[in-house]
Amino acid sequence: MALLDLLGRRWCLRILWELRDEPLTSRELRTACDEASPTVLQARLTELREAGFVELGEGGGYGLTPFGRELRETFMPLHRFAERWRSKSGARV
Amino acid sequence: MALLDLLGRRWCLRILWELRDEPLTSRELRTACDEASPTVLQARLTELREAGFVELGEGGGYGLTPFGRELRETFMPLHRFAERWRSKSGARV
DNA sequence: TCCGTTGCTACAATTATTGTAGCATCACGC
DNA sequence: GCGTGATGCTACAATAATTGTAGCAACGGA
Repeated sequence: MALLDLLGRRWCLRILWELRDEPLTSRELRTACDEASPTVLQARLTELREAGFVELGEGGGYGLTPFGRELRETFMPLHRFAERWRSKSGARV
Repeated sequence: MALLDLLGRRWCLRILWELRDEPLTSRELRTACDEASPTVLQARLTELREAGFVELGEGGGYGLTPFGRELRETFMPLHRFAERWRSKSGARV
């Protein structure tokens, strides 16, 4: 599962998640990601672009490729699970 | 999505993935995870146990909790996606 | 031209991860 | 009881990743 290796990098899942609805500029993405340092974000974005999940639109701003949208679909159940996890397991933070 | 923060730590997804079928001992898990250092694995296992996804069975060996199995179910589509990703996008490594 | 934005990078400080070695504990065979 | 091999887990230094801050060049209005 090389995919797990890519996704298991810091901010990687989060980036895909934040781009779920609409493209974001690098600055917006940074804001959405708790002000994570641009160094990592840029690194992750490059990796995600090379993987074909994210692209930089002509008008600027990062968005999901069709392939990235497929991946996002895979994650939606995770979202619903996260909700239950938070309430059920008295999750901290 | 605090869940993404937890899952987005190195080896975290991989660990959950490797435990998908049956419980593994810490040594087996290490082997399954490309000989990752026991330091990280132990750290991740502790986090995953605190989160309620993984537990240490009485007879030894780490396994998924019922809650962890739910999470695993969420991941199965990811597996199928990974297959297509590898072939489609000429993914490296 | 000046201002604000874009994507992106440099660099030092801090964390996390790696790799190797080893601990205490328990079960088994002898 | 005594070794043997397994278990979960930890120490520690070396290395790699991440953070935080500052700033770059390029483009688009006003």
